[in-house]
Amino acid sequence: METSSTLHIVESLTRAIVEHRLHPGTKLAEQKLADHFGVSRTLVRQALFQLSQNRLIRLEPARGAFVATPSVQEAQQVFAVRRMLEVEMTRAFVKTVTNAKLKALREHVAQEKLAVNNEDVAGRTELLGDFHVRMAELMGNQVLAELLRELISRCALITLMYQSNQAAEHSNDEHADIVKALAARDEELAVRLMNEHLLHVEENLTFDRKLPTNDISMALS
Amino acid sequence: METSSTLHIVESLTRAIVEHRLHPGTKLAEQKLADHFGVSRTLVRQALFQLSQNRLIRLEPARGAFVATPSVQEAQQVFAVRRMLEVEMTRAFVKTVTNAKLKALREHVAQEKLAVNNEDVAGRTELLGDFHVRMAELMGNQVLAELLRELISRCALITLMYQSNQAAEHSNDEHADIVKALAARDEELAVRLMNEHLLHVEENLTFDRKLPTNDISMALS
DNA sequence: TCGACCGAAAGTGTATACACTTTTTGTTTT
DNA sequence: AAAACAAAAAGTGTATACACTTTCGGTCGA
Repeated sequence: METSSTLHIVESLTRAIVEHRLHPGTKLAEQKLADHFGVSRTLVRQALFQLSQNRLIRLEPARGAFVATPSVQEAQQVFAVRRMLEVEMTRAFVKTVTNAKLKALREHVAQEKLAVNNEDVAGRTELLGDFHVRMAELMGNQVLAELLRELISRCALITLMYQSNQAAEHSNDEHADIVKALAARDEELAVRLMNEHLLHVEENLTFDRKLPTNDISMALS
Repeated sequence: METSSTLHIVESLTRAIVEHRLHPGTKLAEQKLADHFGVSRTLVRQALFQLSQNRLIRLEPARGAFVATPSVQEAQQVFAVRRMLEVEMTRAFVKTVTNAKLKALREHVAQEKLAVNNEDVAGRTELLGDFHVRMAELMGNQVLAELLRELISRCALITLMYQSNQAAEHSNDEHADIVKALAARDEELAVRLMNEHLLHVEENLTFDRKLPTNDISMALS
């Protein structure tokens, strides 16, 4: 099961949604997607179902699939969960920190900086999110990493792409500060910085409602 | 999409797996399930896909679906995540506690006690898990509640059903103690109790490997 | 002019058909 | 008797067919 075709569709649509080439509310008709990807509706439906589990689209019975339009409340709840997880993750990270782990994080932050400076919006969105996933992976907790990835992609739908250049730079700086606190083995500082960082990102939520795009092929090409 | 048929199949299989009527490793052949539920393979495949997202089954390409056999390591990672989430959840709960919320929790604990005393194994498993979901719901964070439900059902596959009568009673007592600490608005005590409670549950993990069941109809009836 | 109704078009939901892969089983060979 | 092979059986992966629902456009009636 789960051949590479559906995976390709899922990834392609995920990128399009997260990067806001497909706006919230846009109808995703099965046959149109099937034509675009050159497969049958069967595989499209599998992909749509998977995306609905990731909360990136909403499936309405007998009406079809629509790009999700998360409510402000939901976004805040997602961020509340992230703070719970990541504050404790940071605490645990300090306790098991090694030079190799710090090196990996520093390299990641450097990559972020590059993307931010180049105003590579899609790239920086992904990298800024991946910082948090990377921390979980370095702790060796794959379950946590997957969970965070899911939550972050859910956030991205609302926030990260609307992030201004300035806000992105700010996030990058905060990541660097967190790494410094981790390097100093200063648990309380690291925890505080992580918590504040997530609050800052949340503050920058923009709830502009763009109009749905009706030309799917255009958005995906 | 997502008619009630697939939902029924998912729930039926979930119960069978969590209650260990279907043992880890058991092959779930699509046509056999389709015959049993009186539907086509299409709906069975949808259900199996959903179950694989919940980590209750494993899908192997061209080989089919098997009841999941989570590793010890994965179980420990799931519990680590639960501790992160629930410690912080407890902290936040104390800060927004009301008499109505306490009443709801006390009533839940009373229900647990009933199931434990009656040695209603399936019922107590569900109720003992739901205590944690209930807390999240009472805090008004639906995202957190859903996430916890998912993590707990993943744990149930490994641990809760193997729980001895004694361990179940112990869990129930600990829930009662946590509620008392919440009622006293004693944040540190509540947090400590929750953390210890989850560690106790984790300690009781039993990793017996039962033999796969080959008669699906028997297990589901 | 506006709203209700009707029919066609488009779209979703489920079943089935068929190609291809894996598994099983029976036979042959050493 | 055990290993290797071959053909058949069983099972999965994808496409397609068809029934049913929703949507849309136009017409009729008030």
